[in-house]
Amino acid sequence: MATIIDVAKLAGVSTATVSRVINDTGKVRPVTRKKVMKVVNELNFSPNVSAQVLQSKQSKTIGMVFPDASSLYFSEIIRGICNYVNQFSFQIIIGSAHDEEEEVKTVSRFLNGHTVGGLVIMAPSSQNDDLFKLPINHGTPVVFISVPPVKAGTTSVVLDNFKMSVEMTNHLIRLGHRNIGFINGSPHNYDSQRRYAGYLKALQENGIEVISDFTIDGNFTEDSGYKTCLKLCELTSRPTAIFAANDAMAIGAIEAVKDSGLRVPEDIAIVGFDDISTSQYITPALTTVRVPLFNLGQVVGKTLLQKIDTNYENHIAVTERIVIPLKIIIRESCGSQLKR
Amino acid sequence: MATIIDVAKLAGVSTATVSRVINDTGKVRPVTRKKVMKVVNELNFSPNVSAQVLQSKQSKTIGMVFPDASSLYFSEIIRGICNYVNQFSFQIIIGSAHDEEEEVKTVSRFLNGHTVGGLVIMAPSSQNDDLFKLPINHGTPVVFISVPPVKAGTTSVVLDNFKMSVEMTNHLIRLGHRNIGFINGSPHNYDSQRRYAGYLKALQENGIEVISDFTIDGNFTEDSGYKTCLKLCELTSRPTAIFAANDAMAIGAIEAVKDSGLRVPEDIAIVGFDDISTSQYITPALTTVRVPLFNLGQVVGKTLLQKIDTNYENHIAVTERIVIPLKIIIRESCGSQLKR
DNA sequence: TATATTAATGTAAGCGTTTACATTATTTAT
DNA sequence: ATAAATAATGTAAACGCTTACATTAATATA
Repeated sequence: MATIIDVAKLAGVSTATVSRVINDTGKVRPVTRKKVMKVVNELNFSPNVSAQVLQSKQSKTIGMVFPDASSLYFSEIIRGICNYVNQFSFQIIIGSAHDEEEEVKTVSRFLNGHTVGGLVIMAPSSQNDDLFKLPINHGTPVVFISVPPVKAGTTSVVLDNFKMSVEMTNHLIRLGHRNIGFINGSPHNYDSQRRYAGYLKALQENGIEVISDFTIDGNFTEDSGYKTCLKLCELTSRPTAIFAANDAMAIGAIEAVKDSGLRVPEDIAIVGFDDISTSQYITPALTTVRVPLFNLGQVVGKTLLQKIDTNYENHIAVTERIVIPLKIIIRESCGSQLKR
Repeated sequence: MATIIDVAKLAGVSTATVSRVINDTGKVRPVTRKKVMKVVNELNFSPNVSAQVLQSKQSKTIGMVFPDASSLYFSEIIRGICNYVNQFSFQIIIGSAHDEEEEVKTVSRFLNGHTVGGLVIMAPSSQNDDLFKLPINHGTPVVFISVPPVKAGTTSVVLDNFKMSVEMTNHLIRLGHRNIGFINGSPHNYDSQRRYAGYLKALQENGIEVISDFTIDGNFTEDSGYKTCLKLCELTSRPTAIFAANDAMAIGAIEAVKDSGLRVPEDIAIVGFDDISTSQYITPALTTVRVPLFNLGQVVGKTLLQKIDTNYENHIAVTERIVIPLKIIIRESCGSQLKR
């Protein structure tokens, strides 16, 4: 494999000049540039990335760490990030983690190894402060996905969960529902918390009393949606509508309602959140909130690259919070069409 | 950030000894090891990966390159690979590509940059020989996913498409169908080709004449399944069953049959391939072949790591072909239950 | 106890770049 | 034509690590 020295020799210049040519830094006469490029092509040379990173301390790799649980969303988000950062010849390196502890470990491995020039951390349920402190102390640019607003120096991209949840609940209320159940995701999950908060807010705004029996904790899986919904159905005075914090649980809930001998949406309306691909095919088709994951990824990529760039110049840490707008998708499971 | 020199100084040993301790290579007295580890922990030291790779020429990163089109499958496969290789502290770096040309570029970037110790290439439709030659010439271990059997030195992991396709077609035939349509994926796609070959084989074995009008090319998207199926439905003597090369097209096909005023499976039975998550929820639930993507990823990871390992010792290139077994999932869309 | 053997540690070169600084070539001003 | 200013190129150190080889310490052998 050819090195920069080989190129320099063959082109009759110094390695410095070759470096200047391939990186387009510093002045070099057009004729020299041409001479060098010729040899570069002849030898099919491309620089050893490790050597570059070691010397320049600037890596064009961005680390993406996310919990195993997010695997459903992860593919599209990654595609979005890739799509954006590839334009600037940045690469993505993946660190998946089973739990929080592992997530922190992965982050510090990336950091200490000096492998990454930036970090994307998805940790919607993280309780661990280290996750936030580590990269910030280290001075590595990082953008978080779906985390609570935190101390200065943190940049995050989040979904407009609260607002859409209010709207969705209002939609249900407008349809005449007053007894609305809510199936929560994991208790510590930030997305889930905001969605719940929105539900509560809408009830309150409409002067509807919150019935504690109507809120029940799931864990984002279809199965948990099924089980919790079964309980809701068995209540002596059961809700006439159920809002699940994500589509997977909503789908489980639909099955549960059916298995309880009731109909969706006639007896119980069901709505979800995410708009996963299955939602449009299930019977009845699920009313839900579309989350543009690919787009989210692009925004994350763009934001991170900006941080990396400004980082080169001034190390001022700016707190930024970018909110991704979402869209309600009305289908059949909410019973809209019945009422019209 | 602490370097190995800092550790060495503080521990009162040479960098060589520190290196031996952290890499567990060479002999070092237990007391020295303890002394060194203490400092390592105190300083929260971990080695600079770039420096390690530069010096040792052995990277613990594996490059994964795949076409944009595979994004549906990619997430689970990656998870599987990660799951396996993480055990050995290997990482994954992603290179997605819009087209073949870009895929080749990505591969050579990985190769030339010396960033990766191994490569996973998913190129089910690739016509480009470079994709195969490049890494092999470069001497970098590589495993391919879903590629035709090729020249010596290639290791590949493939699905048992042919066999399952024969079985699925036989299932349809056993159900009494003699006029079976086939919706193909992209013409150059290897998975698709094998699935088609299996279909043909089953027809032939059962002495059923192949009607050319019954085979039609889609491109793996739901939309293409819809459109092609519409054509099949309009045929004067239309098939009584349709085998789609993947589930997305099968789902499109189901919609098309419904929109043609026909019933699935009564008028036309439909089966697919992949078992994507939607398949069980669509009405009627789709009969299909389950493809264990996570498991596929694990096998790929294991195979690659083996290649990397043996590579250190002997550079003998072995041709290997690993076939992942699949399983037929009978649901409603094939009409099994009708006949019983 | 002296010597041979083996184990543990240290020394320093080198991996392939980038870049501050030094040098040389070219252009501009006088 | 000469000096001053500027542009282009070169030199060599440094980035943080691994490892062949040299050296020293510990142990076994006679």
